[in-house]
Amino acid sequence: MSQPVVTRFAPSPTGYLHIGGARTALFNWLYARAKGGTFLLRIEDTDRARSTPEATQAILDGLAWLGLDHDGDVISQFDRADRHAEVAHHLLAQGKAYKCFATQDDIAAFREAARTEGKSTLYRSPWRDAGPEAHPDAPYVIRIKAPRNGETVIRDQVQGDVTIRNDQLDDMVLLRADGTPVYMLAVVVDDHDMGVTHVIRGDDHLNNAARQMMIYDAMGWDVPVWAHIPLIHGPDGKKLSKRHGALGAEEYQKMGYPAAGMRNYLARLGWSHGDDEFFTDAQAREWFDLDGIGKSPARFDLKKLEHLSGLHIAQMEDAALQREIDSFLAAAGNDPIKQSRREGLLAALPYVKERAKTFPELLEKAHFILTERPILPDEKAAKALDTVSRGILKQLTPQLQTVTWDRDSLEAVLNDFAASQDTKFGKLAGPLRAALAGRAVTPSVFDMMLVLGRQETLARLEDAAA
RNA sequence: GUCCCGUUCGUCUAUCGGUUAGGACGCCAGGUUUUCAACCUGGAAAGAGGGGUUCGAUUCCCCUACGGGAUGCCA
Repeated sequence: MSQPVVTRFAPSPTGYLHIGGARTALFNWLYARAKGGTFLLRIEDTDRARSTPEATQAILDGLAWLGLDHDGDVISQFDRADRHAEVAHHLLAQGKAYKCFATQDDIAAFREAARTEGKSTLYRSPWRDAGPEAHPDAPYVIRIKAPRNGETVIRDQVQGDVTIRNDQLDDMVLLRADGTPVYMLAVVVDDHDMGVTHVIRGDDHLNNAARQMMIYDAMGWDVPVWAHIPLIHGPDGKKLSKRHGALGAEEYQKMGYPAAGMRNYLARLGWSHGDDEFFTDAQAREWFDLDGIGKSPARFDLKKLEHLSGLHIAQMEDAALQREIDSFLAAAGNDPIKQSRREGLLAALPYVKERAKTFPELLEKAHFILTERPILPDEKAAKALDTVSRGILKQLTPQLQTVTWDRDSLEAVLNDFAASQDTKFGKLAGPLRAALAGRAVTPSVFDMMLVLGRQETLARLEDAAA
């Protein structure tokens, strides 16, 4: 109980950080950080055909974007193959594993027959009890001697106690004929060697836990705490796949969702803390625990992600927000914000950030600030002139209509605006003041100026700013 | 085929035997409104089905249905 928590995220490098994997990583990270523990990262790259440095980098990038920092070095499972083999041979020497000379054809034929007869397809190797004297000079795999009686209880923090009869377990392969370790062996050895105390992973591994426990038992190792979390499904309830749209975490980055919003949404998906929907990282770390995780798969809902993202953008500190916008632009492969516009954007952020759900939307709303000067009237602006209500002119107090649009009159108007804080116009004082300084203007102010002063207004403001 | 897991509004969920079954997203209506958005108010919307246990079940047990997973010399 007092043992420090060690969690880990162990993705296989398949090209990108899967959104489901991102959530698994988040849970492990959250738990470790919540408990003052350690969060390790291991790349399961034993499948050489599918593992590439690029894919590993993509995972690292995805985690970095989400701010899920790991402790210690990244561990390559492939690099530990010798250690895995060592354990397999140790088990062999202990008589807890055995050499099996059955060929894959033999096994395939057996399974085929078993299936047609409607019998169990679990393979029972005839070599389990054969002595060394019976061993042919042929390639073999090392299989573990699975218990055939009794049952294995997986004490899972999410799923509860799951009991599986041992006769449902087969003598799984530990080491392939070519001497390479099999995944099931590698995870157990790695988790043990890394000192992992809590295994938080997708519930597609729930059954595997029973198999892996055989190895823990055979080696006399302590079994970690299990927490098998439900997978994320697509909007249609089916397993998340390509046809549901974006699968990789980096795609969400490119769509312009803030990392904090993504973390919030992903955490909330399948985990809850009462009625709390919108929370900060600090709160998540404080609240997160395994018992808040639900047992049923959750569907991915973009609308809710957007909503949460909007809330996070709105409450983000301006400088930090601008930094994240910069990295968003870089990730999306867009042009960076022009140096001459950066200061203006920063000044505008307080006014536009409350109205955007994503970065592209925010940038769109800040278009007036970001666009190069001088601003040429375009079709869109012309159209705005036509559609804007004429009533606004009457509403905008008499003094507005007498404004000569020099700096002093504008100041006077602004002061009036500022005085009427309870009106919509009062709220515009800030942005207008920024506009006067040639910096921040919100789209609505932009529109308003078009109405009030037509093109000339802009020109004069430009002059005033210059 | 065998084994394991799951099932509360459309979606994410709260509830840990007794509630008018709560919240959030989305949706609809109204308000505010120069556009969009934001915001405010209100509304529709749920315990898969069937048996038990119990004074009382969304909650505990069983069956069925549906969904998911495992059953590899993939990870």
